[in-house]
Amino acid sequence: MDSGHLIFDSSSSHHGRMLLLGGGSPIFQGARSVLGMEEGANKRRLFFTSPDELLEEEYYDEQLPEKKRRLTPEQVHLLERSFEAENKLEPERKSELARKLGLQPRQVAVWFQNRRARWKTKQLERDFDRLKSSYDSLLADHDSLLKDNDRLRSQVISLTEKLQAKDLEAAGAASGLKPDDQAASSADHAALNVPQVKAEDRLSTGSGGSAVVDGDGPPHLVDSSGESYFPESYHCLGPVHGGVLSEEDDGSDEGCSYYPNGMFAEHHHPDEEAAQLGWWVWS
DNA sequence: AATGTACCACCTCTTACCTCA
DNA sequence: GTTGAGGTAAGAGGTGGTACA
Repeated sequence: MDSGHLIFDSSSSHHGRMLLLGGGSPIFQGARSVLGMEEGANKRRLFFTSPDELLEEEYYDEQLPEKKRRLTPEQVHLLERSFEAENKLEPERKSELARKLGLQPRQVAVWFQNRRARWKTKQLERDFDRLKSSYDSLLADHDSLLKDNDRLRSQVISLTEKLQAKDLEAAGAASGLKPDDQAASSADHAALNVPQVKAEDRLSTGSGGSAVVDGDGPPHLVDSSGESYFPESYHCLGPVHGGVLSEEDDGSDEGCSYYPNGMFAEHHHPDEEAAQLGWWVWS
């Protein structure tokens, strides 16, 4: 595989320049590139100076072939329509478009290239906005869950204290001890190293596998065996293949969402939210 | 079958210049 | 008149695919 083909440009040889022509490079016609921008700083490129000029057919006929021009609204309109139908350009379609528009096939190819780049930029912006709103929504959910967790936690503590007080009361009544003795009994209990049942343990006892959210630190789910559902840390690994922004992973367009309807096939995960979250991988 | 070469299409980044506020 | 931001046509250099010797 080569990376472009060296062709000596005799017209600019005094600059010691070599034209590096890839497959889609400017047509070499033994003269200064028709579409090139190598005219030199002393040569002004002609652009339209008024909207009327854009529509003047004569304008084009009068221009020297090497002048770069803006495309007319009509040309752009047809190119846009063609782009909407199919963003890739087969050689036949390129030639046909070039013929219809009175452009060089290379110009049509360049226009499509630039158009794809512009579309991709816009799509990246759209994807970013979508991911950001998804993130904001998840963040709000997370905050809300933390608040719920705090509220439930204090409820559990309060109820447990009440329960313990009742237990003591019942135990005291059964043994005929006076309330003062009950405190001493409780202290004895501690001295004998009898395990006190924690509120959380009461709550989870017999609930095999029920998850308890630990309010400290990052979201951390714990099952009955004490194993965390989520590991200590998680980090972004970048785009997941087949995900929303995965085009760059293999250099192909597969799995990308840059392009609309068919030619810009969107390959969304059945669960789009999950697919978006694919950016964030717990490991 | 494996390899090198030529060619092509495409991509990203950059440049030069226009347009307009 | 000047200036800076944004848009756009095209160049530059790179990659991957394909055909062919």
